[in-house]
This record gives sequence, C-alpha cells and structure tokens, in this order.
Amino acid sequence: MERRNTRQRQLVLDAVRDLDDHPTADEVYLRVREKDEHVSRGTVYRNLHVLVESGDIVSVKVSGGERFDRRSDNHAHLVCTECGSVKDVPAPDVEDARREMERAWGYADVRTSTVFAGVCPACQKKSQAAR
Amino acid sequence: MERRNTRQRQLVLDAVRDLDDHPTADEVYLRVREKDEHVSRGTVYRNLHVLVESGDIVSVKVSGGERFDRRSDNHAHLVCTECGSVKDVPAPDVEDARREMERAWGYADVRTSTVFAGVCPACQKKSQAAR
DNA sequence: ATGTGTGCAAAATCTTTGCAGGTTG
DNA sequence: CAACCTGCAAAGATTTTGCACACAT
Repeated sequence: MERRNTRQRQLVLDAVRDLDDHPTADEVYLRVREKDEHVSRGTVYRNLHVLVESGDIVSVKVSGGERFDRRSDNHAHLVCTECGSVKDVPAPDVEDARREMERAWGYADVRTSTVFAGVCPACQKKSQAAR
Repeated sequence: MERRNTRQRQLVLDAVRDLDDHPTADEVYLRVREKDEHVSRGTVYRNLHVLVESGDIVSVKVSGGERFDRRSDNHAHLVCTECGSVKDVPAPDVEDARREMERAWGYADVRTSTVFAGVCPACQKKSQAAR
C-alpha cells in the first residue's frame, strides 16, 4: 500500500501539468516519451490511475473518451460536441447538492463534476459554411 | 439525412428504456438480442449514437465507460467509485451557469451534465469488513 | 531485503467500418 | 426506387495484464 516516488510517476504528473489542454492518456504518453524514450504505455496508464486515485490529477470523461487534468476544485468543463475541445470554466456552486448526496444517501467522499457540452463558435461557423 | 424507423432502432430505444439502470452499450446489445437473435453489435452501436444525437436518449460518461439513459432533463447521476453503480438523483440548478456558457463564450445548444462520485454505503461496509 | 514499480509484448476490451444485400418512405 | 439501414466479420483503437527484472524505501 505504500506509495513510491518513481521518476516515471513524476514524469506523468509533470506531463499532465504541463499540457494544460486536458490531454488524453495517449497524449500524456507521447509527452512523457519526449523526456524519456523508454517509458512504456503500460506505465503511463498505471500511473494515471494511481494519480487519479490519490487525487493529484482529475479524470474528465467527455464524448470521445477520458481526459486528464491537473487538480483544481473550482472549475467545470465546457466541451465542444463537434471538435471535442475542452475549456475550463468557472464551476457553478453545487455544494449544497453535493452535501445532500452524502447526507441523504450515505455516500462517502463525494466529488462533483459538472460538464457543459455545446457547439463552440468556431464549429458553428464551420457548419454554417458547409451549408 | 432522413431518419427512418427501423425495427432495430426501436428495439434499441426500448432496451434503453426498459433497463433503467444505466446500461452499457453491451448490456443494451444483450437485451436487444433477447428480443431478436439477429441484431448485430454494429447496429446497436450505430443506433445508440443516432438516438443520442437526436436527443431520444442520453449518454452518461462515468469511470468505467459510457452508459446510456432514457432522456430526463431533471436528474443528475451519483456513481459509486468502487462498484460502478449509477443512481439517479435530483439535479442541482445550474441554469444560470449554463446560460452563461452561451452568453460569455458563444457556445450553442449547451447541455449540462452533473455527476457526483463517491463511495456507496454498501461499498463502505465492504471495505470496512476487508480491514 | 521487500514489495512496488517498470518494460515489453501479448491479450483483452470496446468500438468502428467496408461491403453486399435488405428495407423504409 | 433512392436513400438509408443492416448483418457480418474484419479492422481499429484503447486499455489492461503476465512476467521477469529493477529500484525505492
């Protein structure tokens, strides 16, 4: 159960922090590889899980798959359903509701994730042009 | 672009509505197969996408993959990070924030998804017992 | 020392797609 | 009949895992 500090784990954490555009697992892998040719995909996946588990990073599920993000309680995500881009936005306050999950249903350690999904301005233009 | 009403599409829609425990694509497939042996996985996946696109059903992304749900604007989801169960809960009001996404960033057709994640009572007991 | 973590590659999942033929409106 | 849609199976994409060795504590 002890958590060790390996170079690879640090590289994965750094990669997620450096890439602040919500990278996919594979993008993290590629970034890590820039620093060290020998790190394997398996290691990156394993460490992403460990880091999410420990709360050092956050996993964001959107259409198109799983993305990772540096920890930050106070933002939500705004994703474009056309191009898949993910944008940080201020989080709405759902603290009351969150507490209610713990109180009313007895869940522990409840975390909140708010995702807004729509069509970004660029993609609106694009689909207009296509018409 | 015309939308046709095929037996298979109806079966998929019915399956999602019948299974009200937020089925995975594969669970929908299995359910459909109970009614008709010959429907293929490809067809189920294709129709799930079509139905999400048209708003007849909703896709819920949680740890562990994509789930589907009958349309229902006024609920959020409470998922257990241990067993993966998904529960419907009343949605917190984030309408102001949602509108702000459209106003401030120019996104169109913005939809909201709120997901709470924690450990359900049953899983809390389990991990206590394991100690 | 000891048990975590790693690299590698294979395996397991899960989802998409090409194609030939069937169906809907 | 002209789109659409389907079944099948193969291909793609993504993630997990077994194993032997390496390394942090």
